[in-house]
This record gives sequence, C-alpha cells and structure tokens, in this order.
Amino acid sequence: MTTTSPPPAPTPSNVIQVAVPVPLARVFDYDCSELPVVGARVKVPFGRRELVGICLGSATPSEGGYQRKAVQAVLDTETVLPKAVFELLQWAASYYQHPIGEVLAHGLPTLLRQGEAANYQTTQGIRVTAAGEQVELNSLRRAPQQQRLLATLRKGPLLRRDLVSQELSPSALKALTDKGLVENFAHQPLTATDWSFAMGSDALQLNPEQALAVAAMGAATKPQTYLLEGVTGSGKTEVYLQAMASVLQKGRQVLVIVPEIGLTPQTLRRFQQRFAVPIVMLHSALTDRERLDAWLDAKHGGAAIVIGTRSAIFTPFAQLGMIIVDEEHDNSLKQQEGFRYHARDLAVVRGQKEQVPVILGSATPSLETLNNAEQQRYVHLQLTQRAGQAKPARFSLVDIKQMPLKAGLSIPLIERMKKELERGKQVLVFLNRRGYAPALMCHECGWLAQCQRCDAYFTVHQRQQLLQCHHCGAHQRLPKQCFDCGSTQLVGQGVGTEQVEQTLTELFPEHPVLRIDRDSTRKKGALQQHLTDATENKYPILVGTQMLAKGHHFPHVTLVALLDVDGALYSSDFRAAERLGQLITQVAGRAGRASEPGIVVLQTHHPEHDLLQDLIQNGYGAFARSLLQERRITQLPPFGQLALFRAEAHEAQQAQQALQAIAALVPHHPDIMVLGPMPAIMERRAGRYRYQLLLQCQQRGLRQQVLQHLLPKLEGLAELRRVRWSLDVDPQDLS
DNA sequence: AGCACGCCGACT
DNA sequence: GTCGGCGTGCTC
Repeated sequence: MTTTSPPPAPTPSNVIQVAVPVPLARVFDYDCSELPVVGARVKVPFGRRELVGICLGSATPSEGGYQRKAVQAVLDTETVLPKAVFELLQWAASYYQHPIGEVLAHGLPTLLRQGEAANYQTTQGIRVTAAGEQVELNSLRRAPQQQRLLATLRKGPLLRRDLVSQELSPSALKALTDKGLVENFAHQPLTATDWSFAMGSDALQLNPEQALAVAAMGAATKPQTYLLEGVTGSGKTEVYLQAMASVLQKGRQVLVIVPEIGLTPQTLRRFQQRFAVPIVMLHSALTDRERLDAWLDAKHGGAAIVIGTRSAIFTPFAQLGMIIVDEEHDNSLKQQEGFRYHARDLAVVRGQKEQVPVILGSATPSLETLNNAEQQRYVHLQLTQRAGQAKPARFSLVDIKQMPLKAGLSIPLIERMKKELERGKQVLVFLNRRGYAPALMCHECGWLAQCQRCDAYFTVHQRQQLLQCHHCGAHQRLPKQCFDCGSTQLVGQGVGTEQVEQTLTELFPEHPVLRIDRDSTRKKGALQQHLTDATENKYPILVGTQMLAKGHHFPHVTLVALLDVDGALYSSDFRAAERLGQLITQVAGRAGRASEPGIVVLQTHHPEHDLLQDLIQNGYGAFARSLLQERRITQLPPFGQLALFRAEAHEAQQAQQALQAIAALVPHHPDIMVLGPMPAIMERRAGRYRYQLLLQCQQRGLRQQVLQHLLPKLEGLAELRRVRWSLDVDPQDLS
C-alpha cells in the first residue's frame, strides 16, 4: 500500500483575541479551529456564561498560566463592523478609557449583540393602490389623519416603522387599508443602486450669508469641519439641505445627528420634500428587528440619509459623504452613564478618519466648538440675518429685589402678560423646577420634609397629593400634619411649574393654560400632542421647564418670561453660565418669529450682573467670548482637559478612600492638577455617598498619558472593589 | 456586569 | 434544621 497523502495534520489551532462585552479593560485569548476575520462575532464561553464577542485578530499565545478555552462558534464570515466604524470605536475606547468589549458592543444593534444572524428581514412597506391614486383627496376631508397619510404616501411609499415618527396615525392606516386605498408590501433591503439623487423643486433662494456658507463648503479642497453658527430663524436647515444636495448627487450618504428625534418632525418633512431618496430614521420607537434593518440599510448603502440621535454616530455606511450635527451644543449629545462619549466630538473624529466634511450647527455654539473655530481648526460660517420680516427679540430685565411675587411672577410681568393676552397673543413662561413647590415647611416650627435617602427636600406635588424626591424617586402621601410638632400649618416653600400654572389659571381665567414638563408629558405621545396644541395657539399661556425650550417654534408667542435666572448666575457648576446663555438665546428665538418682534422678560435679583448685561446687550457671540476668557484664566475646558472620577458607596469613607487611592497614583507634574476627593454637589443620593476626584491637565495628550498609565492599575485596587466608580472624560457637569 | 462561592440571621 | 442576605473573587 502506498500512501501519497501526508498523515492527517492536527487540527490547525489558532489563538485569537476576543473583545468580550464585560466592563474589563482587557481582551481574552481563545483557541479557534478556524481563523475568523477581524471584526467577526464569535460565541465564546466566559466564566459560566456564553457571550458574543468580537474577534480582534490572532494573538501571540502567551503562557499566562491560564487554561485557554475554545471558541464555540464563529458567527460571521465577514466583519460586522466596517473598518471606519471599527476604528472609530477603538479610538473612542482609548480616548474615553472605556473597556473595549463594551464599546464595541455599542456599535452593534441589539440583535447582533445577542448573536442573531446579520441578515435583513423584510420590513413592511406601505404604498398607495391604484384606487388610492385616483380618489379625490377632498373626499377624505372629514378624516384629516387619513387625508394626510394618503397625501404623504402619494409622494412615495413609506416604511411601517416610520409611521409614528412622522406623526402619522396607525389607525388611519388601518382605515385606508380597509378602504383599499393603500396596501402593504414587502420592502426589500435597499442597496446603493436603488436610489439615484433627485432634487425637489422647492429649493429656497439663499440670502448672501447662506450662499456664502454653501459656496465655502463647495469650494473646499479637502474635507473640513464647519461651525455653522446661525441665529434662530436664519435658515440653517436650508444650508444643510443645499450642502447635502451636492453630496447626495455624487451618490454618497449623509448622516444627520439630532438631539431628540421626536422633536424634529418638521425638519424631517423638509428633508423628504427636498430629496426623493430613501431616508432612514433611527429612533427609539423602533423594535430591535426594525433597528437592525435600518442599520443594514445604511451599511449596504440603501439609505441615502440617516437621521438619528447620539448613538447613530456609530452607524456603518457604504459611502459616507457628510456628517451633520444639529444643535451641536446640546447636552444630550453626551452619554451620561456607562460609556460616556460625546457624539459631536466623535463626529469630528469620524469625519477626519473618513475624510468627509462635518457640519456642526447651532444658534448657540458650545464654547469648545467656538474655540475650535476661533483657532481656525474649524471653518466658521455665520448666519446673522433672520429670514423674512422677523426681528430679533427685545430683552427686558425685571429687577425683582424686594418685589412682591405671585408664584414667582412679578407685577410688571403679569401686566405685560395681560397686554399680550388681550391682543390675542401667546405667552411662554419658563421655570426649571417642576412640581408645586420645591419644599414643604411647617409654619409653626420650621420643620422641612426631607428625603430619607438623599440630601434633598421633598418636592410638593399638589395635584397628585404627593411628596416626591426628584433625585431618587422616593414618594409618599402629602402629610396633613408636621412630623415634628403636629401642626397642620404646612406650607410649600418656593415655586414650581405646577404652582405657576395654578396661579396663572386664577389670574387669567379666560385664557387656558397648558403646562409642559416631565409630569404633564409622562404618557406616550402626550408631549407631541401638547406641542401641537401649543403651536396652534389652543392655549394662550404656556408654562414649562426646559423641555419647552427645545426645538419647537411657537409662531404666536410674543412674550417669553424666565422666572428665575439667578440660580445659574451663582452656580458652582462651571458650565452654568454657558447653559443659561444658551437657554435665554434659544427661548428668545422662540418669540417673535413672525413679523411681530418678541419680548423676553428675565426676572432677576441681579440685573446689573456682567454676564446678563453682556448677553442681552451684545448677544450670545460676545457673551460666549467673555466666558471663553474666563475659562482660559481658570484653565477650564476648552483650555484645560478634565477627567472626573466618581465613586459612591454606602459609607462616605469608602468612596473617599477609593478616590484617595486613585489620587495617590497620579504622577506629580506641574501641568496636572488633582482636586479632591470632594463630596459631590449632593453628597448623599439614593442612600449612597458620592464623591469625586477631578483631574485637570493642561494638555490633552498629557491627560491621555496619565489615564493610560492610571487605568490598568485600578483593576487591582482593593479600595475600588467596594465602591461603584466611573471615569468621565470631558465631563459635562461636575455633579 | 454576571455568576458562584461562602459564611451568618429568621422562617416553613 | 434550611432559605437567603450580600461581601469578594474571577472571568481567556
């Protein structure tokens, strides 16, 4: 017998590195009979669990004294994370010093994280039938929802998953389907060849500033980051649209990041009217399956435009051509727990990595972005003219020192409101405190109702007859008697939106009041409904928290009042002034959009305050530059680079000691400052003592070095094992 | 983060 | 006598 074939080779065993979704800053080695491609998902045994990890490549088998386990299954034959996104995630893991396995998991839709096949499942599409094309739209005038849905569908089919985000009614769909006017169809995955650019005919005539901005972007020889600073109503969206047009024309895709997708239906409608291309929305109402489909639409190039909130920054694209970050100053672009990334900053990084232009748009740019523009790292484009007849709002400071107040409202303010209301105008009242009163006090002995688990007072919620802690969620029935002396003389201290609403209802019985805050919008769809009602002037008086300041325009509003701006003027939070400036400027943009100039009333005990004066006399731009000067002197961002360690534990000492141990590891260096450990603004919250340690470095590279040196040492730190701790690179606030 | 192991309190 | 409280240790 002759044997020509060699003896069977032992199964070639590879050793691969796998990033596993656990909060550990290391990767794990596994044996694998095949060699998966980098970026493929693998199912691996981990402790007593099975997890889906990402293959990072082959490892040099180091004998670390542990028993290697074998990969159970290789789930992909090609990478699930295209190179660009993969690199972005790895960059982010390093910049934010967050465990790589958890970071990579952020780049995947839930179903892929759970190990499902990366396949498209047909999503339901909706389209008009032949009968639906013929029928008179007018015949549906008694069913406005159906009429609107049919009109929308006549412009092109729609995905069922997008119904809600476009404010279209599912019941109207059912009715139209029953009438045979619309039908379902299986929407197949789109590919890049399925759409070709088509421009709608409703492009607006640009004013000179807008034209300049569009031209500047068109003329760029290499991809840039742009700050598009445009006052409210100056036509930022039109600039976006025209900039997008030239990208789409080349068959490339556009990513649009917005703070909250639910608040931008009108922006979305403009996109749809302008471009006859597939637009994919990544919103929170999507099911996991729908989200995967949408993600694949982007990855395979079928989606020409993707609109999403901060996590959309990790969407893969076949042919990315531009990134737009709208309202780039908005806080919600920074994730506030776990993997604390900033979508705007990652957008800039992604733009550089993928060599595509990035547009950061805002009426009130963050100081970080403004500084980057001033340092010429970004191209600064400004839109200062409001479209049409709209005049900028006038400011009026009301000095409330020693003034009698009715639920926080001064007499001059009430008089002004009366005047506007009598003219049939709408007024908007802001107070960033929900509930009836922020504390409950005994009038006889001074006792205050305090939360047991937090260093905070209970908020009175009159309507619900509750005491509520806004920090831990604890609540109890509104007491009738003082816990200390038994007196029944219990009074609310301070003012919340609920009280303002009640008082205004009493003051202006003939003008309905609508309150918009987290309490009044808890039900699904309530916010949307309230905003619609508000826009249509069904309620001449609107009362609300910051919620009311975002995104929406109320054309009938001629008077906006901020009841209390003092808190922010003397806050310990270094960003308080910046945020106040942004809030005031944003709400000023809500007033007087029509030909009617608006008035913004600011109630304060400090009308002479420099910041306030600067803001109302010179505008946000000058105000922001003054703040930048201050930041430069104090070495705060963007001039100092911050990293904040937080720790909480049931014992204050444990949290302190944990941070002390971290502090001890920070190398001494003239350009590094360590502050703390110090108690957080509210030391005890939900029964835990919270402390923080602030690292302030003069250079970003130095901070990076320190953190890179520090983090690996923390894992073995006994003091850290007993506490909950986290690291926040570029913290938004120090609370 | 899970998940198990491990050593002390009030219950069928 | 056990069920179960959460401290602490480990995960290729």
